[in-house]
Amino acid sequence: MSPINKPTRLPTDERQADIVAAALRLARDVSPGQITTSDIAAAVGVSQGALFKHFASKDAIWLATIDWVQVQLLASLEAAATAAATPLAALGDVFEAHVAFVVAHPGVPRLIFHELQRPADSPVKQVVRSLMQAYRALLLRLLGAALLQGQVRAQLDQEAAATLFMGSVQGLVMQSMLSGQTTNLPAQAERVLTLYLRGITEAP
Amino acid sequence: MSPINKPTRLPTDERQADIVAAALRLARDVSPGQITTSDIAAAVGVSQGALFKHFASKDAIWLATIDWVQVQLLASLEAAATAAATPLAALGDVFEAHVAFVVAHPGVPRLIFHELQRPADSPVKQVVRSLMQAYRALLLRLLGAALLQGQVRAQLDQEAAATLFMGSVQGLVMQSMLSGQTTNLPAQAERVLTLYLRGITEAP
DNA sequence: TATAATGGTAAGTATTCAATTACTTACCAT
DNA sequence: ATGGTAAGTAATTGAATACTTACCATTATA
Repeated sequence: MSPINKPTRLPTDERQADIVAAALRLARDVSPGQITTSDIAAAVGVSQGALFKHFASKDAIWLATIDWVQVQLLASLEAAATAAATPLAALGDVFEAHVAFVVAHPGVPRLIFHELQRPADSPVKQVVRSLMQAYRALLLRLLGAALLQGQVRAQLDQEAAATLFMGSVQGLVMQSMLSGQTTNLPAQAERVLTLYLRGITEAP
Repeated sequence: MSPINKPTRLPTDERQADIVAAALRLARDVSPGQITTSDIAAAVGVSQGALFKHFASKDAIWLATIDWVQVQLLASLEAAATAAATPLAALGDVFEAHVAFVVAHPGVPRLIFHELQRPADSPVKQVVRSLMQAYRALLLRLLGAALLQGQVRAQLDQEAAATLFMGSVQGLVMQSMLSGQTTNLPAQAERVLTLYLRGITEAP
């Protein structure tokens, strides 16, 4: 009666994507540290041993997952930044894009918070670090452009502005992790963004 | 040659404090999830089994640890808040006190980031949540007072201002976790604080 | 169409680690 | 002195869990 044919067998690259998606999905509700290979396998719908046909180790799964996040998030942020009319508008759109990404992939904060705790030399943490650096570079680019166009104060501390920007999102995300839901995240985000922009723009 | 007599035997309350201190010390370098009871016991200087003379379970150790953090941090923030001359000065002092606390206890961010990931009903997470709520209440109190004294804009979105405040610290802490050192945290903090205050105060 | 490679399962193995157990030792009030 | 309690140790247990192995089925290709 089930017209859906069950394609139990998939080429490695597709299965890898499956596994990464399942891992990220699981991270919505549970800390990555608690997620076992059995959990991931069950979420994918294969046996536990099957995972190791596609990844050399559990760590390799998380590495691929954080890598996916990095690529997707940065692409999303870049898209938002370049589409905007002015640098200041771009900052706002990047903010929104980031929040939207978290809402669409609620496992991401858990994942990043978790991977942040690894030893400094861990490959996974390298990816997190490079993600943060690229993010910060993007912000500094926009802030610099805004400065040139006179959209922000001339004396603006751009480094601090970038830190505050990233912190604002972090604060919002942490609140949502405490409450356990992301429903009113976008609304909250807009209010915080308004306040942030007031801090960096020219006084009227 | 060592005149310090080693009191291998301690009353439970003192030993408990020892264990909590050791756990927090270990959390400076390693994620709490990776810290084993053997690690903690070794850091204290007792056998692994001895821990269970003083705590019913490993979780109870972390619960006591986060509880200690909550009490100490809130006391430190409250002290900073009440000592200041004006509400706005109080906000700045609270910011500084928080940063100073993190510098003094570098394991705290790791601990909180880790405990934040627990299931919602976990007792440990309850403590984290109550800590955050008390923190937020303190901020709203100061913001309200600042408003009454005309130190901030009358139209200020106080909820958003509180979120942004906590986010600012979070962002700073995350940066220091990525770099792995807290040396220039206070300097960075001051710059971010300046920017924050500009966002909430009356335009000149 | 035979065959090699690939993706799958089920049943292992080795290891780690929280918690327990059986026993010992220090402290302290009677 | 002495007996009870609190605090310690060393060894063990049992449950998880990452990874491996032996085997089977499907797919692709020569």
